[in-house]
Order: sequence, then C-alpha cells, then structure tokens
Amino acid sequence: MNITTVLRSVPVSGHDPLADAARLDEVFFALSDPVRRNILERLDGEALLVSELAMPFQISLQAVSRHIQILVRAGLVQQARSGRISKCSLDAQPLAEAALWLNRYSKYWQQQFDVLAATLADIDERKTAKPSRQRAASRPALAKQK
Amino acid sequence: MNITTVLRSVPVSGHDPLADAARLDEVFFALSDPVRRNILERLDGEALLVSELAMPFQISLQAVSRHIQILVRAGLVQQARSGRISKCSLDAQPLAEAALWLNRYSKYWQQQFDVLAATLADIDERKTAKPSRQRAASRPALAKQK
DNA sequence: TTGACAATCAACCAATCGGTTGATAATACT
DNA sequence: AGTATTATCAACCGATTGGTTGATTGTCAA
Repeated sequence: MNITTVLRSVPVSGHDPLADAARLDEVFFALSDPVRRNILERLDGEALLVSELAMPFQISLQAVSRHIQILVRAGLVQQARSGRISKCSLDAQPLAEAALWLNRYSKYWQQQFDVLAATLADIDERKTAKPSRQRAASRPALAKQK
Repeated sequence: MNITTVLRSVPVSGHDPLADAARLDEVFFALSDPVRRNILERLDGEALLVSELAMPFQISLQAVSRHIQILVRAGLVQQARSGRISKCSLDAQPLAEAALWLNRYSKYWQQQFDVLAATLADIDERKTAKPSRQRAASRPALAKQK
C-alpha cells in the first residue's frame, strides 16, 4: 500500500470543497431519519439483506429499500447484489467527514465534561473527607471523551 | 452548581429515548444544508444579527430567516429579540448528542488514522535510513484524533 | 415448468423544503 | 410626523420526502 492510497482513504477535507460540501449534505441528511440511523446501527459489524433490515419496521419493504438508496447515495452503505438478494454493508468513511466537521465544536461539550469531572471530583472529595455509606462511581470514561 | 444541574447540562443520551431520537432528527437535518452549516460556523464565537448572517448569501433575507428558524427548532441557535433586531447565538449542546451518536463509528476512521500514521512512520524510517533532500512532514495531530 | 421469493421500479399521495414576492410589525432616525 | 430599517408572516411555486399499492425483474426451488 503506497502513501497515495492511504491519503486518499483518509477523510481529510479540502480535496474538493464543493464536492465535500455536497457530500456532507447527503451524509447529514441520511442521518436525519430514525429508520436510516437504525439501519446504520445494525450494519455495524455485519452485512444484512434488505429484507433482514426491513424486518423490525412497520413500513413496507419498498419504503425500506428507498431508505437504503438514500444511504447508498450518501456513500454510507454498499450493496452487493447476487441474484435476487442484495447484501448491504456499512461504509463508515463518510461518517468521518461528518465527525470531523462536528469536531470544530468539541470545545463546547469538552468544557461541559470538564465541569462534570470537576463536580464529581468535588463530591468524591467531600465523601472522602466525611465518608458515607454510598460512594458515587467515578467516571473517568466520560472525561476521556476527546 | 449542584450535581443535578451538571448532569442535566451534560449531553448524556437516554433520558428520553423517544425525544432524543426526534431531537437527533432535527439536528442532523439542520446540518444537511450548506447555508445552515455556514451560519453555525460563523456563530462560533460571536452572536450575529439575522441581517449580518444573511449578508454573504445570494438568497433573500426571508430565506435566511427561515434557515435560522430551522436551526432554532433543532436547538442549535437561540434568538434574543430586542426591538426590531434579533441577535442569534450558538448553542452547541445538541451537536454533542450528534457527535456522541457518530462516535459509535470512530473505530472505523481511527483505524484509518492508524494506517496513515504507520505508513508515515514507515516512510520516515526509510528516509532516515537513506536520507534524501525532502522530508515528509510527520503529522501526529491527525493520529491524535480520538 | 411453475410458482414462491427478494428486491426494485413506477405511479400516486399528502406533507415539507427552499426559494420567491408582497405585506406587516416594531423600532429607530431626521 | 413621516420614513427607513430589521425581521417575520403569508401565500405561492417547483422539487423532494416518506409513505402507499401494484407491476416487474431475476433467481431459487418443488
């Protein structure tokens, strides 16, 4: 694998701002529906058939098929048709672009996590000073969110 | 500030799954338009008037006003009306919910950053072994994305 | 071969989107 | 008082969405 392949595979924005923006439009739009988010969640780890994906929903198979088309359009799902069946698999790469865009604002919620961590630490400190019967679980995992 | 206030201010999903899903719908939909993303970008750091926000666009002020309504609906923008003017300010908190949802897939692009880092390290190693006139800039900043 | 099955296509529907223009409300300026 | 400015409301338009039902395509199986 050469460096060009790697760089092309990495979601660095700026290659083509116009196309990037349009792609972001489609990705965020694809994520704006609970059915489509559920499909993406269930495709995390395993490829599924359209009919399998449609199973839990109360809507028609045709409706689910069109939801999948929207995901394909956004580049989030790939379909491997083999005969009459169509295996759907996840392509998470466009999600990286979306996450990268959102990351611009991480400072805001990072701040909130810091407040939470500080408050928990404060509570922990008070409890340690005057021990009580029930210890609050410390949650470093939350603060690690960066 | 007590712990309840802090917890309520922290974007932990699961308080009300139904409402959370609907909120995510609105947030992701709000992000699916380049005009609205641009507005959010320019509200990062300073509050602006509707007319100031509308300035760079070729569309009517009314159209921009409605884009802002969509952002308000998603909870991303707050408007402080004072007389005939309306200062718009950013509320990034709903973006945290979106980022949290996306974070489920971070393992995929994390993997890609790892490949990039490894490849760059490999290139760096070869260049060090047989020095050449042009060094590739190493980019730990990318790998730090977690 | 015949029929069941997986998936998509096609046409239709009500609702919404993103834009327009025109009217209105509320404030500020001269 | 009269007028310009800021912003929203209202009505309209073409396009799209998300759902439906019905027809079609292609493959597997009895």
